[in-house]
Amino acid sequence: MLPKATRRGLADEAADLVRDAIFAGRIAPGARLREVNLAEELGVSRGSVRDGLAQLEKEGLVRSGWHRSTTVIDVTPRDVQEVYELRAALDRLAATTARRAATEAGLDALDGLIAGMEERARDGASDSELAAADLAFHDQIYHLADNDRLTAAWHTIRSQIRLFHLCRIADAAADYRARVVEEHRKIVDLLRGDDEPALARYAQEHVDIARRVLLATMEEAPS
Amino acid sequence: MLPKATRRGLADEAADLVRDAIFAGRIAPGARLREVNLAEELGVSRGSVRDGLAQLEKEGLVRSGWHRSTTVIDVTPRDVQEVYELRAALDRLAATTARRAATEAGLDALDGLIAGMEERARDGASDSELAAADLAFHDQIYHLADNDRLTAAWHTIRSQIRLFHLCRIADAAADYRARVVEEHRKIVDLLRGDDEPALARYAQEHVDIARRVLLATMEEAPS
DNA sequence: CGACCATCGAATGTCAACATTCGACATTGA
DNA sequence: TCAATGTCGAATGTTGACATTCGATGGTCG
Repeated sequence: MLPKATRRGLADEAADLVRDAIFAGRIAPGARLREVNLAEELGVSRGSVRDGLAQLEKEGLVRSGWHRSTTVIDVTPRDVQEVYELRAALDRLAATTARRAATEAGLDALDGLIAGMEERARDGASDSELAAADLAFHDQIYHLADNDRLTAAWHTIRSQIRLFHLCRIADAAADYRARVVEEHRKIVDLLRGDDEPALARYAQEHVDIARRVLLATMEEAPS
Repeated sequence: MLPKATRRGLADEAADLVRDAIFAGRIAPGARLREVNLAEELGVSRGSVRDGLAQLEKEGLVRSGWHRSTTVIDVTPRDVQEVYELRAALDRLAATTARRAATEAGLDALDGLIAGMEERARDGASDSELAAADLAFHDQIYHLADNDRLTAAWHTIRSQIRLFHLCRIADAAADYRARVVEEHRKIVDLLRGDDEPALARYAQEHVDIARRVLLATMEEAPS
């Protein structure tokens, strides 16, 4: 499968740039994004910046109102609760649908992703890399489910989840590193099996575990 | 509670106008929406139309690509399958969350909505009115769940569901009219009860029934 | 006769200037 | 001193003109 090579506009480019800046920590949660500033900084027109910010709003990374600056979302316990509750429902549907529709090649791809994940966990890759591998694994499950609307819903919270990962504290990361491979391997096992209720249950539990760990770190160190 | 009196821009206005035109049947599924035409017809600039169409795309009512006209979505069996599968998962989460968080006043509001629904079903209101009452009922459940991300996900398929309703054939409408009150009343009963698994199951079943009826009418008369 | 390619028209992407609106600061009065 | 209000600056909403791209049409070559 070749990379998409899809023709994109400046708006998408601007959205990518701003998104990366947020994930790199160069733009903090809660910061205000002024269209004029970004337009000048990125070297594109305000219209393009505007469209790009609209895309980021679709991803839930920023919020905006009438004649009010768009701001990067805050990361509060409530936000985490909301996103992970929704994610549990989506992951459950994605997993059960993928189990019925998946081909052998598709499941093998999941094995490959887990292998890469294991390698990174052992070699001491950065937390960010590990989190990216985690997301890539779930991306593949959504891809196997082959439901455009479901994938779109996933994309409306995917970026927020990635942002949450940036707030993880060190000890939580160690805990995460110890479990991540095992948990994902269990998902693949269930995808290959016949017990759909068990798969549905575990897909939700996988998310619930992540939610609880994340909320615990936030209460310990409320930044 | 006063009406919001929220200040809106021309883009939102344009989005509302186009959305209504689609629901009124003045713009058919699959039709191409040219920015220049709409701008002239609505008396606003192309930029505003552009933003409005972006909003409709967020609702899944239209699709667009790079340098390609945005088009109203088609209603194929696959679209129905995708949307209703996702809706089942969302409704399940909304119902179970609402059961835990709902106040007595909130549940009473549901009773009121059902009463209005029953009245309309008896007095021979139009299918469109009945469908609107149906959506209003589920809107209230999402409101009770009090999860902004979940509500946002609901809004990305709500308009599509309304569009699907327009394709319903007469005999399916009769069937729908006979069951609609009973089914929704059962949901409220379960919301007031203690059996969460039963509520989760029935919230999904309620959607599955609608999906099957709709798909059956589409196979009989594939427009 | 079929397939490939250049050309053209129409529609979208981009831009910079103008109009409108919000939030904050200073001012005034009790 | 505090609260209400008028004023001002800065940022967003809106607009029309310009640049770019897609799809079709027609022609040419194998």
